[in-house]
Amino acid sequence: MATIKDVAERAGVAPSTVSYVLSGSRKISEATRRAVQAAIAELGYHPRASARTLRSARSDVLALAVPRVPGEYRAVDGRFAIDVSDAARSHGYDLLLMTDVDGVGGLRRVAGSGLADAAVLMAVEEQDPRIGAMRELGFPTALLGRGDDDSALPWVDLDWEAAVALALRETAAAGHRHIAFLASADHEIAARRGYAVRGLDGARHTARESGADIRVHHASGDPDVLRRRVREVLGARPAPTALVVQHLHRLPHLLAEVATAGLRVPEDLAVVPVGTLPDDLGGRLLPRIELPVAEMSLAVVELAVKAMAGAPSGHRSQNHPAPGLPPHRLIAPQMAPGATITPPKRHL
Amino acid sequence: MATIKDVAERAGVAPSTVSYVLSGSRKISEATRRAVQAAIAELGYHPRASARTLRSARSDVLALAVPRVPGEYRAVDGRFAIDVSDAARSHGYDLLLMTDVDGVGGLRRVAGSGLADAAVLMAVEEQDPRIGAMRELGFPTALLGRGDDDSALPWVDLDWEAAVALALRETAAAGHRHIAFLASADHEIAARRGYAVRGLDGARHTARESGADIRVHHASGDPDVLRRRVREVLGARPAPTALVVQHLHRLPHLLAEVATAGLRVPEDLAVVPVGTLPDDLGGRLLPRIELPVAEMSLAVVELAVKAMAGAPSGHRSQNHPAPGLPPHRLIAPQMAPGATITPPKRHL
DNA sequence: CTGTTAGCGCCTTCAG
DNA sequence: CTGAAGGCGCTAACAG
Repeated sequence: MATIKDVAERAGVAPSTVSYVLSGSRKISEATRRAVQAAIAELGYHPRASARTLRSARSDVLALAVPRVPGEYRAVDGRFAIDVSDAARSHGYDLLLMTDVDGVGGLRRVAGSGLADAAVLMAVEEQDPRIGAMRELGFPTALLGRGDDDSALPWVDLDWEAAVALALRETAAAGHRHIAFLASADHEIAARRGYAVRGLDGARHTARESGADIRVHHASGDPDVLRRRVREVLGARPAPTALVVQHLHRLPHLLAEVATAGLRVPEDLAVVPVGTLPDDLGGRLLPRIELPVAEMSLAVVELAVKAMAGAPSGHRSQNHPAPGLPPHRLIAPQMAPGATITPPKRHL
Repeated sequence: MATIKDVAERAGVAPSTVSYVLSGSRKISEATRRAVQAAIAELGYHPRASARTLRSARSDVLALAVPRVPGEYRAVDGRFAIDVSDAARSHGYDLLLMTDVDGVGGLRRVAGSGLADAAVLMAVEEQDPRIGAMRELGFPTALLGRGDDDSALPWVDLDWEAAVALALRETAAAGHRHIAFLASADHEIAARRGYAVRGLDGARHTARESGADIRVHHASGDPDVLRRRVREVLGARPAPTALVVQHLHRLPHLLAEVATAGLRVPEDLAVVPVGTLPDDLGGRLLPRIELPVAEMSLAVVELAVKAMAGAPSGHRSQNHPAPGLPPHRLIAPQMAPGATITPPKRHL
């Protein structure tokens, strides 16, 4: 492994000169620069990241904490991992994936060892212990998914309230008068997850403001319970002509259940999912609101990078603990282009 | 940020003693050890990864190169990213995600800078330029997906030939006499991708050996072409009673097409996908052969770690360029438990 | 415009 | 059983 010294020798200059050629932080004569560049190329020299990091106290690495439930895998996590990595690279950072089941352990290690300069926390729950830990460490952190607003950490999220409201309004605008909304699952609502609570809020106020008959139903984590509820929803009279769905975990099962009930989509029942993964149509070109994964990833990396500015070197900034609220980015929902909501049949 | 020196001072010992307590590479008296441990806890000391790496030339980081097609996302990539991260942690390594579109650039950077000790390359294509680059660098590398066998790099893969053969045999054993096999897409076969070629081989020899009438069809990357072919397959006479599918990219679309043709699954047509993601049923509990993601991830990390043994420090081992073939792991396929293949209806 | 030097934090010989 | 010292590779302050 060639070092900066080898390069210097070969180019007949001092090591620091090589360093300056690399960093450009000093004027270097054209001749010297070329000699150095040549030596670098010939030796295949690459600066050692560890030496740079030791000296500069910056690793140029971001940690992404992926929440894990043992034995479970959520497609959205993998998707975000890739997109956040892209976003990080576009800001000059590499991405370290933290998939520990026990969320704080790995983060502590990575933060404490200086392996990463900042962290992105995915799918934050209310009262997430990782938030407190990161704040305590004074480690620059941004949240993917709105946490407790008191967390005072920067966050980015889709505006779930607006998303559900938009889906319902568009459905009503397509002419539907009897609309069912399938919210998040009981346990998510009980845990007061942000998207769950806000989605419900969006549905409730749209129900009041729109002229349509909007019925709100909770989903369930139990497949059998969910199936039963879906049957009830579909069997209600007057029958809904449209189904707006926030609980996507088993969307394909839900569609199968709809088919079993003898209903065709979208002729008999318009189905409008909210928060799908981009381009993941589950086999159908449904009118939908997609989770803006790329946009969220870019935004959260930007917030994480900015969070570093406040906490340089020892990342323990006594400076700006909270000049007001932390920065955040609430992303406005959009109907995915291409698909439109089929109006209800005139006569039942 | 506390250093080893601070700890030493607080514990009233020399810095080296602290180091020895940490590494355990020397006998330390119980009293001293406890004093040191206490100081460590009180100061919240964490060794700096960069300093360790600089000294030891080991970063304890693995790089995972995820292949990218701009603007496309394959669910399997995210899934492997998470599982490889888990596997890496279980071996004491952190995982760095490399998602550069231009595969070799990022790898060169990470290898050259010593950011990672070894690399795992996902979804290798024949003639993958990354393979040559890694070999040239002498960088310890393992492949996820069998590359060119001449690549002389360790690899792990599902035995696709056996997988397709198994799916077809089981389907025949369930009583099906007219079976259609939907292979990989034209372009994958033309590119001689390992899984595509080997899947075809498995289908061909099973077609010869089994008593059933097995027709092999290629899929297509073009949705319209694919739809047309599927219609042809389903419309052939005598009509197939079972469809074994290796081309999973649009499995939901395919199922929708089957439904459009008026065929119920599995009563009219048994569908048996090969190489699905674990627990990703696309809404159906189909009999299937899953891609053993966890097992493959564990195996590939083990191979990457072993590859390091041959190439310590400067990772340019003149030693074992190829003592025979590189180590590898060809994983035997298994039918996923729980679902059985529905026999064909007796009379058409 | 370029060279010399000290030190980032850690580990590991070597000396006591 | 413990301490002192050097160096991993790089950069930035300090000379020239």
